[in-house]
Amino acid sequence: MARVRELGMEEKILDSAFRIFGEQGFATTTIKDIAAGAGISSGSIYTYFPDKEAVFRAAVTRGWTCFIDELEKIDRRGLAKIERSALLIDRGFEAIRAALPLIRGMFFDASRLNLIEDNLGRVCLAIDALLAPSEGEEGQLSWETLRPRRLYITRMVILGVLASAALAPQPAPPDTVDKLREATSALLYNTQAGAEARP
Amino acid sequence: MARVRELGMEEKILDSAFRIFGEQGFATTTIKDIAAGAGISSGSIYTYFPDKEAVFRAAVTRGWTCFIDELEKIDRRGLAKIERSALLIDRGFEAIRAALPLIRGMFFDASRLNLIEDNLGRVCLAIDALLAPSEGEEGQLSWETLRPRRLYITRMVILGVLASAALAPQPAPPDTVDKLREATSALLYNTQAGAEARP
Amino acid sequence: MARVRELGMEEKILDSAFRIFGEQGFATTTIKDIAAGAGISSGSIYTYFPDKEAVFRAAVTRGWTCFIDELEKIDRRGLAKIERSALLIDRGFEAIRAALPLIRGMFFDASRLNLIEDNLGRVCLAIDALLAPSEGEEGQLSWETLRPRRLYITRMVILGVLASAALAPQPAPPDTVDKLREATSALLYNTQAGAEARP
Amino acid sequence: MARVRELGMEEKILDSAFRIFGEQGFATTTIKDIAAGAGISSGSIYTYFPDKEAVFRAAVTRGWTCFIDELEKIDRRGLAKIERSALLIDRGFEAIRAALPLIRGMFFDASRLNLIEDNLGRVCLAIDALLAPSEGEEGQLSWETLRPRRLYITRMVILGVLASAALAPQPAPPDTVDKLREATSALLYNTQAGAEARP
DNA sequence: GATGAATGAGATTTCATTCAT
DNA sequence: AATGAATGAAATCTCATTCAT
Repeated sequence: MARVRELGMEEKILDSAFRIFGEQGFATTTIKDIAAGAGISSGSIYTYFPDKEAVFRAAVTRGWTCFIDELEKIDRRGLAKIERSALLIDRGFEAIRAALPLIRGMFFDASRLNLIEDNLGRVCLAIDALLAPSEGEEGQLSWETLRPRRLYITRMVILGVLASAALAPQPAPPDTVDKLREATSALLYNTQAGAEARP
Repeated sequence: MARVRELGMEEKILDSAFRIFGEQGFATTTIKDIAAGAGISSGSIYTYFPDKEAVFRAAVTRGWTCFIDELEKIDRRGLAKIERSALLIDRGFEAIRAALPLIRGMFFDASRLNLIEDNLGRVCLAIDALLAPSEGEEGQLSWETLRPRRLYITRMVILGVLASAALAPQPAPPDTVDKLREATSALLYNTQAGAEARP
Repeated sequence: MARVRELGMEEKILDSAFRIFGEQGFATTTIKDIAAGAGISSGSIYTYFPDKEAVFRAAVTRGWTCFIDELEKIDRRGLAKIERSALLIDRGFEAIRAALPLIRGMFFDASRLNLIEDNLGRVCLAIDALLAPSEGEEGQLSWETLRPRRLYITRMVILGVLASAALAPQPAPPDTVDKLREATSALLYNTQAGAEARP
Repeated sequence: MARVRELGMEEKILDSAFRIFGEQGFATTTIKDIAAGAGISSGSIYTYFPDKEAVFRAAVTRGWTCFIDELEKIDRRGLAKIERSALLIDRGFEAIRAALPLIRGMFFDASRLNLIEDNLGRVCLAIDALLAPSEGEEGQLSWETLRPRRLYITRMVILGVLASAALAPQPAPPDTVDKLREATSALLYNTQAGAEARP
């Protein structure tokens, strides 16, 4: 077994920041909150980051990166089409589950700091790749009929999912992500049969 | 008689608040900013509102109310089905155009103050009514096939639209709303024909 | 019967000021409070007084003047010595009863504005005259033995009475002044007989 | 190790607060004044106290505590009666001398915050014990003839002394306390002999 | 004269950041 | 490198005073 990598201080700070920014937003979160969450003193934050905004940027970026990595990992599996899409949606929403805290505090503040567009673009591409029919498959997914605006629509759907997650009641009920997943499936498969066939 | 409490003053303040909260969010916006935007002194805000949060609540509420009013006005027209749905989408997105500034600053802060769920619910109902096929019409809209989860999906789509609007680059290009409208149409009509036939 | 003099506005303001400054002190009382108590608008205060401090000065001064007038009125009666002193103490404490509200808010604030020394001096003289034995009477009151420091002690006793009144629980129980009167009598007569003989 | 929380800082703040609240009262004193008086920045006050009222409470309480400690220390000496009482009065008024600044700012504000009754009660008991004749001594002090109302009268006399001190001209002449002491002696001993025999 | 909306200086309090230890 | 006390800029909110009506 590989020894679990001792989390460096930077990681600890980002874990704390990710959680607390997610709960409270940028302005409401204090450096002291983050330091306490990381088990260090507030002054020590400045050994690792130049200022509060840098902590926020790093936390948001790490959140997106984890999310995207997860999506890209999924992409590499070769499976039968219909199973694949079901699996992929499962995995995608697992990634969302982990990112939920960030989402709450991220939309507005992160957008003002231009921390969304790039990452969102990468996610769209990853998801588009996931959902596009692979070669030789005929398109039962309504998705493929949307090609010309596909990326734009993907973005809108992703944002709908993320915003729905962000606006879930606090604390989020355990089935929050499950319901989102089902609704998304239904929207995308868009047939009664398809809607019922989701796991 | 005393200096008359200017009738438009409350409106002026809310206009200013709507715009600046939309641009900067709750915490970043200062009372002085809002006062300056309304052309009055900071102390005067407190003639009309008891505190900063009350200004925010009023601005958010007014934004949602305008939006919902617009949707409900649309609902009253009797038109042929396909024209009606096109018209309704047009009008709905016009309302979004007006509400855009609010949307930027609203997600996180408004959600923490519980200013979203109720209004969002009303919007969902209004939109659901708009998009549901009227009696005697056969359902070409994929919408009706989604019935069991319809409201949940409506909510997700609306949030997708609003979040997309909120995260548009600042200042928003003039065709922002048009593109959103098209994408939404395509997602909802969800047929190749339909996707291409949108105005 | 003389028609009751219609209280002028100035009087109304001072009544209100007397009461509210007495309850809350100078800094905590607002011009709006006083105006509301007088049934007028805050701006109108400035028709009668140049600023808040002037209202306070006038209220304090009027309070002292009423008090001293009352004491001097008492002084004019010719009565047998022992009855006279009992009566005088009664009347003196009636005057205190009316002035109670002012006393609460007056010590510190009024002292900073030098509104006490002069008035207190006049009260001391009036009380000293009241309590001094009239000619031909031998001094049973211990008072007369104190002559060299009489005024200073008078001042101290008066301040003791006023401070005791000021620090009574709020709202003052109805027997507050009665108890003060008894205690004062006992202190001044200073004999067991005397202490028990008070009404 | 961090910059060490200076041990004397709380004391410095309370010294400053004691003096300035004493001079200016609660409302007129600003946190900045106190900070400047303590030689620190205004924000640092909040390292040691949660808010302005807490500083005031602490300053008032410390003032009373010093005063009462002084009185109780006195109590422990065993001396001949007449010397003892003279000594005790001397010491009592020394304690007052140190507490003078507080007294000025304390009456109204401290009374509103209920910071007087308890402490005053303790002082009354201490003084009552001091002045009551010890066993085997016959009561030459008029004091003992006042027994039924003794505590109430003690309270009134103490307040008379404190108020007289509080209303002394600012800055207080050096013999302020001496004169008070003499007057108090005269009032309490209340005999010509006694009145003249005071040191 | 009366009104009360408008003004803006000033108070308390917070907190990102610095820096002595 | 870590600490957390100290700093001081900035924000909200109050309220004495002015002045248009």
